[in-house]
Amino acid sequence: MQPAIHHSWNISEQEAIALQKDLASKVIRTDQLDPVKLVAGVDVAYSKHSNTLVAAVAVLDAASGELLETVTIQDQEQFPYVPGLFSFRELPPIIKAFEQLSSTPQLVVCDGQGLAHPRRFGLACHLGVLFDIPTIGCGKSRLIGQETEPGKERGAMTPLVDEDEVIGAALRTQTGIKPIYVSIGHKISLSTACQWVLELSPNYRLPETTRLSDQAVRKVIKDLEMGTP
DNA sequence: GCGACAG
DNA sequence: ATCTTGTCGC
Repeated sequence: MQPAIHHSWNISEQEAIALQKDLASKVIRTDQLDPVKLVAGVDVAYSKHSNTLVAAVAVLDAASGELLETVTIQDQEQFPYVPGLFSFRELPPIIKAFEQLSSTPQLVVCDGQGLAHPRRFGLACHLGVLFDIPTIGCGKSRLIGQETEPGKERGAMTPLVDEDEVIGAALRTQTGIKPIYVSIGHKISLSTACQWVLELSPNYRLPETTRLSDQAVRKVIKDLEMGTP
C-alpha cells in the first residue's frame, strides 16, 4: 500500500500542531467502508537495546480471524513522544511497514486514539487520512475527555465526552477487565467501530489484530537483544 | 500555579 | 513505551 497524501515529518512541534489542525478537516466520521474481508492491526514499540522503533502490521481474515500476513520494520526515532503529537513519532515506521504490505485491508485497528484527541486528530485519524482507509482508534488509557464507568459486563459502554462533544466510548471488551477507549479514526462511525472492536476481542482486552501485531513487535525486539539477525 | 498527559 | 519490587484493591 502507498499513502494517498504525503507531508514532511521533519518539523517542529508548532508545525506539527498546525498540520494536525489542517488535516483534521479531512477526517470522515461516518461509515464509508467497503465490505471488510481483511482487518489489519498496527503496533509500535521501542527497543532500548538497539535504540530504534519497531513497527508491525498484522493482517487477519475478518471472518475467521486467521493470520494472513505480518510485516515488521525497524526505524530510527524521528520525533520524541509528546502527548498530543504521538503520531509524529509512530507513523513514520508504520507507514514503512504498510508500504511493505502485499495485501490490502479494508479496516485498520490502531493502538492509539482517533478523534479522542485535543485537536480531534489522534494517530488513528492521521493514519486513516494519509492512506484514505477506514481506521479505528483503540487506547488502553485516556488522553482527554471524561466518562462514567461502563457496566461490568463485556459489551457495556459509556460515552467519552470532551467539551460537550462525544469523542469516543469507554468499552468493556472483557467482563471484569478495565475498559478500553474506542474512537473514530477515519471513514467509520463510533457505533460501527465499537461493533468491530467487540467482534475482534472475543478473548482479550484488546482486539486480536493489535495483540498479534504486538506479538510480532516483541519477537523482533527479543531477537535484537539476542543478537539474532 | 498545579495536575494531567495515547505510547 | 521500557525497567522492576513491593503494595494495594477486589
